Amino acid sequence: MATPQTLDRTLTALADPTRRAILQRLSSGEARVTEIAQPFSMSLNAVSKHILVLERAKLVRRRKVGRDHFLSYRPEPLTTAAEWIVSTRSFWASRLDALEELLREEDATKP
Amino acid sequence: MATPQTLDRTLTALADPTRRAILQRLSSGEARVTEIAQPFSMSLNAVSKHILVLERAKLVRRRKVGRDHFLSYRPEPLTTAAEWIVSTRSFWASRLDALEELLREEDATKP
DNA sequence: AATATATTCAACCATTTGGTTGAATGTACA
DNA sequence: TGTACATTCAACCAAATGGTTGAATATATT
Repeated sequence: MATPQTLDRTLTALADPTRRAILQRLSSGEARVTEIAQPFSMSLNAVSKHILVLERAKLVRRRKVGRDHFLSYRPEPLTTAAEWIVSTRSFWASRLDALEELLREEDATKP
Repeated sequence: MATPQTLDRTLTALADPTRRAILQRLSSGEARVTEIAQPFSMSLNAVSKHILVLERAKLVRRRKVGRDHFLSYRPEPLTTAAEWIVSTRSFWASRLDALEELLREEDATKP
């Protein structure tokens, strides 16, 4: 439904390099909190907080197995964000072709 | 080139409802600062600051004519943002079709 | 039972953010 | 020239953000 709140949460979550890195890590598969935190030069707690932000934005889902929390990437909200971009493009028409082409290219190289 | 900094500025700029509203306003054509500020229930100064954020993100361009500053929408950075989304999708493949279709629909209804 | 591991909760702190008001700057106009 | 208008600059403020450390909770292992 793309409520402004949803869009807010999505874009706010994406507007941080640490959180984008976490998403990129998760885009290649599930991981536990500690595993996600490992490459970062900040405390585990800090990463835990970032994960909460991503979870609130529904970009990440948590599956608890015993003491381990497995996080996975949920890309659905990105579609909402894309919808906003499209709805705002207007005289952006010329750029649209480029985006469509880009999407198609990616589709070809990553089957 | 999609430096992380560029992406940061773009997404940070988009992560505020006032700024998204300003962009939407501008997507239907140029406007002066006062015109842009008029519908908002905040001070002109506050809106002026938001415009600066959008300008820093290169989502808005300023053309000065006498005492008037005309702002226009520059959608290029959105392409960078879209690139990031695409590069992170990975097992998002199924959603991609939906996005492509969406783009095509929009293209049909808004010639 | 005792200990180690995985994670969050809570309190705290510095910086950023989004807003305010009042003054300054530059341009248009009578 | 004087005055109105368009905009930014500067100082300030409250709340949010992104980080820290230390304690709490829950599960696993010995």
